[in-house]
Amino acid sequence: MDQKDISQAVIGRLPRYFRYLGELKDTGIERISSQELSERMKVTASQIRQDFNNFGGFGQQGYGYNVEYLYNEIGKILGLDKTHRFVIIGAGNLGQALGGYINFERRGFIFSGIFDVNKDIIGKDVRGIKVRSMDELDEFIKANDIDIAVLTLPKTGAVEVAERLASDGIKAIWNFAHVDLHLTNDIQVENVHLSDSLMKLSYNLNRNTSENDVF
Amino acid sequence: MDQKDISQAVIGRLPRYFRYLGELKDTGIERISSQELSERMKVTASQIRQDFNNFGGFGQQGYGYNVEYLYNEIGKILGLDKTHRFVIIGAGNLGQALGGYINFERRGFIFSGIFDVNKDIIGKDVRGIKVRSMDELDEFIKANDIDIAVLTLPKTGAVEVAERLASDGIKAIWNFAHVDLHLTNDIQVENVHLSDSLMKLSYNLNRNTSENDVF
DNA sequence: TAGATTGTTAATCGATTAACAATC
DNA sequence: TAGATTGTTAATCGATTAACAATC
Repeated sequence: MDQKDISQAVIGRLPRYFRYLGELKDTGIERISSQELSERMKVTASQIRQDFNNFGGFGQQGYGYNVEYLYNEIGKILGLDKTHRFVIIGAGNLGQALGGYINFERRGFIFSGIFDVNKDIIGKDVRGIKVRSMDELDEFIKANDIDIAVLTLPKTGAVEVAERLASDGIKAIWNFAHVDLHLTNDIQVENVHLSDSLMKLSYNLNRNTSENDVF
Repeated sequence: MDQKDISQAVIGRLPRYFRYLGELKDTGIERISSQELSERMKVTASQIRQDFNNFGGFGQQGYGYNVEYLYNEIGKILGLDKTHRFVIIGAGNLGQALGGYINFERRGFIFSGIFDVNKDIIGKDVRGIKVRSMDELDEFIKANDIDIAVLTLPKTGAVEVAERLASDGIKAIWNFAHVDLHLTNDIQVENVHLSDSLMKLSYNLNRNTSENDVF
């Protein structure tokens, strides 16, 4: 349970394993070898075995891996067996899009509140939840056992809001604002810088590199 | 101009350099040393110099780097001095959010069309552009010099659409659908798997790792 | 048991950091 | 010129791949 120091490179691959295993499971496939999985996923079998062995042995020599078992185990490692309540801060298009994305619920992420400063948006309904005023934020976080805050607001407000959230005791921030947040290490930050991603695409498009990442 | 084989790790850092340099420029700072920049960005000065030197020398010994010059050069490397026309496929919340994001235009990415299969959405206006039927897609791509397609549709349709786009001659796909696209190497694919990102956050949140990535 | 495939150690590769000579 | 700081080579570190003994 308390495996230490797994590299972020490994963690970053877990969701993709989880996705492939879920698909295999849905197709009714019961067992798979690292070799077979490596062909489907276009990674080396060696990497697959190394990755899984960071968390202890999930397989069986001579047999391979049981798909459903492995799927569940990776889900647990990712914390998907637990429930996480999140709020969205910034009810613009992106905030509303994320609030509306029902698949998060399936993984245990519960959309619990959405906030904005704009009076025209406050009171509007996003998948059954009314947009609240930012004035209610701190109290709401504390009263509703919120783990995760999703920042979908302009970068000008993001740093200040992140600090408020920190003092409200939030555990993790999913940051879509185009700014780096520097918080204490007990608050996890995951950045999604969409324009960075687009620039990367732009680079590769212009160079037309032939060696490109498979996933 | 034809620097070869720059690693994706380096490319992935360029947009962040670009952002910091843009901010420095806007604050009126004219020169910066790798040391100073490294402190602001929380990376090593050595990495900064190595990264820049992949593209030739942008600095001057004893002086450092000229902020505006470096900013412009990195912009050029990323292809931001060129214009790229893009279409969005899937006019749901996320598609509309990306269509509405005007900052892309500032970097040369021109929102040129948006498509959907849903009759209730077709004809709707997204930042001055009417949602078109998917029936018009192929002709539109060919007739309007479209470089990039943004896939914001359910994964069930994504693979098929990607293949259509490939035969229409698209150069790059920014893929938000939760599926891996396997296309020929002359088409660049950049994936933004939001749920993967959220799962990564979930892992780190549950482990509360102390060593976390700074950006 | 024999065959298959994992778990794990060892080898390789690539990326990051350190060091310093070149030079502005 | 002396000081500062790059550009670049060398050293280190970490991640990936290969190999194979363990074992189901």
